[in-house]
Amino acid sequence: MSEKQLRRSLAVLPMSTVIALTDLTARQIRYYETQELVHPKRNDGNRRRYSLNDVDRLLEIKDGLASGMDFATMRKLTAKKEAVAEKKKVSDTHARRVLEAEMQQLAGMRPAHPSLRQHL
Amino acid sequence: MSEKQLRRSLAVLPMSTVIALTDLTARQIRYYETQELVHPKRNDGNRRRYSLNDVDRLLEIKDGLASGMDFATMRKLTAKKEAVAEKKKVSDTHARRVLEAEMQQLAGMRPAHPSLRQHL
DNA sequence: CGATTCATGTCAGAAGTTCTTACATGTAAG
DNA sequence: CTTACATGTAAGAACTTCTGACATGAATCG
Repeated sequence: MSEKQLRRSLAVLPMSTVIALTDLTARQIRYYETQELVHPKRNDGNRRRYSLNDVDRLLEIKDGLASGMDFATMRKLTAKKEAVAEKKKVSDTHARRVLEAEMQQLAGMRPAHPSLRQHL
Repeated sequence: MSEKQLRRSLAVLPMSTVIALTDLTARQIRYYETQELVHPKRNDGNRRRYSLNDVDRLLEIKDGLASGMDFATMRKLTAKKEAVAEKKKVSDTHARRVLEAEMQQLAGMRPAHPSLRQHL
């Protein structure tokens, strides 16, 4: 996984932030989860934590609903997207190895850690 | 400001996430704020919200402390970095205008929105 | 040495946020 | 009209964060 993709898939955002970024209500966001359209992580205290990818998906859901699509259809679209992403991931093995080697170098070159900038 | 910079400067992360990303304690993070080394935003309920840039800075502070630097010195370094960023920002007026238009779109101003993917 | 400063730990009480569950409701479909 | 869907709302519990205060080990200073 590229650093960029890693950054986008980190589950770091609380509900309130997601509400602010999507203009959806908490009720809607949780309902879409029961419909298997998003899968936020949980922290130790059982609070949901969303990634930027999740926010993205929520915006797509919002669009889909606005244009009359139903949840079953969107579930399929989402599944397809994830399949494509998975394929890409597999075919990216080489690039990933190179990148991971570079990251290890960065992590090991200094006694203290490199700035997050290079990774997130 | 590029979209990337915008993404990095969005104040979206709660304290618990910052603790997880930096391995600092809440006490340390708040103390560095009293030392004017980070300036998180606040949400409506007065809770701190950090950006990725803030997380970055906190990691730099951690490095600095580990290598014996004092807060006064780090404040100066930070100030210099911000000055450089500001200069860049000013020269980026056009890109900024375009981006701000996109942000307004994201904020829900219009009927059809682009995926967040393109912006964050 | 004793006093002071620094960076951090810890605790307490208040306030904000999120969780789950349950019931309510408007609209579209049958 | 009845059902299903998508969302609103409320309540109580639990989690998280806030500020302020006091404690402490290490370093520095007089």
